[in-house]
Amino acid sequence: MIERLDIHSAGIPVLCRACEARHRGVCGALDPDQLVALAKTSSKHRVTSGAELIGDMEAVDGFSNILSGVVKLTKTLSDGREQIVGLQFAPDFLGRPFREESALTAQAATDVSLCSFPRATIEGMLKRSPGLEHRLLEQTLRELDEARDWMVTLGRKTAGEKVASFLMLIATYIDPEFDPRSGSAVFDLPLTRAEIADFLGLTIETVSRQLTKLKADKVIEIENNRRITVENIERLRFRAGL
Amino acid sequence: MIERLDIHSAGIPVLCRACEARHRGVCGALDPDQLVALAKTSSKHRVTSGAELIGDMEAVDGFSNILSGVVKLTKTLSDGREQIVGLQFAPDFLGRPFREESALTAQAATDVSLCSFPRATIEGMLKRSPGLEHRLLEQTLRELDEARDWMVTLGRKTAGEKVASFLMLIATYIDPEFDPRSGSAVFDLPLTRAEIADFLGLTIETVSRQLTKLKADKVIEIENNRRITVENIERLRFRAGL
DNA sequence: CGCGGCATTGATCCTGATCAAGCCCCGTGG
DNA sequence: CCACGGGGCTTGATCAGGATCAATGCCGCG
Repeated sequence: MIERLDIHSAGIPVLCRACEARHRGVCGALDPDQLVALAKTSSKHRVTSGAELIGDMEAVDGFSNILSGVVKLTKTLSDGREQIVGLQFAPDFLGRPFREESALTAQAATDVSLCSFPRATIEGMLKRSPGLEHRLLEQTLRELDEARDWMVTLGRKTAGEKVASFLMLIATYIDPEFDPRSGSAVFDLPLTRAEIADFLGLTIETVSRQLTKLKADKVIEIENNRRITVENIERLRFRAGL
Repeated sequence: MIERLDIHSAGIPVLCRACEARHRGVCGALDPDQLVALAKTSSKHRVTSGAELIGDMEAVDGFSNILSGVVKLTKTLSDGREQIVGLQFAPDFLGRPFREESALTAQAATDVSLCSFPRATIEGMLKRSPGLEHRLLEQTLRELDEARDWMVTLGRKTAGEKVASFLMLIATYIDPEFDPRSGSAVFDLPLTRAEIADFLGLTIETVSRQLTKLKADKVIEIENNRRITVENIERLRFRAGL
């Protein structure tokens, strides 16, 4: 394949060619010139599970696109109680323009690869490129919807429904070939039991019990504590409280 | 006062002159010409407590600025369990561009006055005026922060902390002369006990018991079931789990 | 006066938290 | 090869915070 003849790649930085963020993510709002400018100051890198991306220790300053992996956003009460307030998957945009992050920590839940840019680059582009801001608004609206859905789960669902809801959520984001009508899904949990508990407002023991109950009821299978198989997604959805 | 000489009002529609949304709300992003265009198709009106603004019954199509009053956003599970996922106060913007509202209902919690525009007007202006979209992004980011704060409350706080957190929230939004350092606040609850329960993921009885406990502990006073006086805000903040 | 909508209060129940072993899987070092 | 240890997970026993069920109180209003 001769790159210079490929109209779709014309003028697009090598760094960005295969990047999902260019299609579904915020970079989709940029024209080739802007991509080139952005690519000059951007860098790909990987971090391992547990690394802190935003928070007290600013491991990664500025902003990033998530290229792969799962990032968890947590809030901590002064006495140590924790709540995960969001999960981000590729190609989500990570970082908050126009505002110092509130008391929020972003941590890699799995190994994660990122494409990062300095704060100034993005903020400059936001000013000049309304399309970029529009994408950001769309992502923010989506996150707001997700946060509100989760508020219902936290406030009004039982432990069993919470765990089932969590599995539904992961299935839709993670299963490589998830097809809602296929009726089944297989995926690896990106979180430990303790993290799931922090996401659901439960304890580790309750999460464990509910998972074994789902297994006992043949709604899911569990391999190696991590790999989940859902035979019939509809049964799981039902257990999630619809 | 001779209006035409007032430079700040020059060319500004009468409808908008005194409107708070023009300062702190989304309309602040518009220049006088745009305000005029918007005012042509906008209309002020009031609705009474309980009216449904967005949802199955679209009482108000399009978008609105809240001029006064409190609007609650609720989600309902298929079996009837309800969760309030947000409260909106003047001069918040109400309505969701670029997307059919998810399964979300907006209802007047108190009597509310609104300034409404048809959907097409706003969407057109959003396309042409990046400043407007920027304001919208800012409000959305703020709502996202609030939603995430509330997730911590729902997932990790005790009933007592939840009720105290709710009072803190209302105090900061409602008390006409709330000053964080004054140390005290007086306000009317905009929600019934049942609504507070739906906001906090509790039952009506638990809300009632926690309120009487706060009263017994001299953290608050209650008049007429509605009017709350907080002598010492710091003590309340402490009860909210910091 | 009596009714209906909210709110408080009390008694009891039950879901999920807490406390406490013990297991499984793996990596490490003897 | 096995012993050891530790992290993550499961399982069991008990406890307790809120839910649920039920009665009663408080007002405003027709």
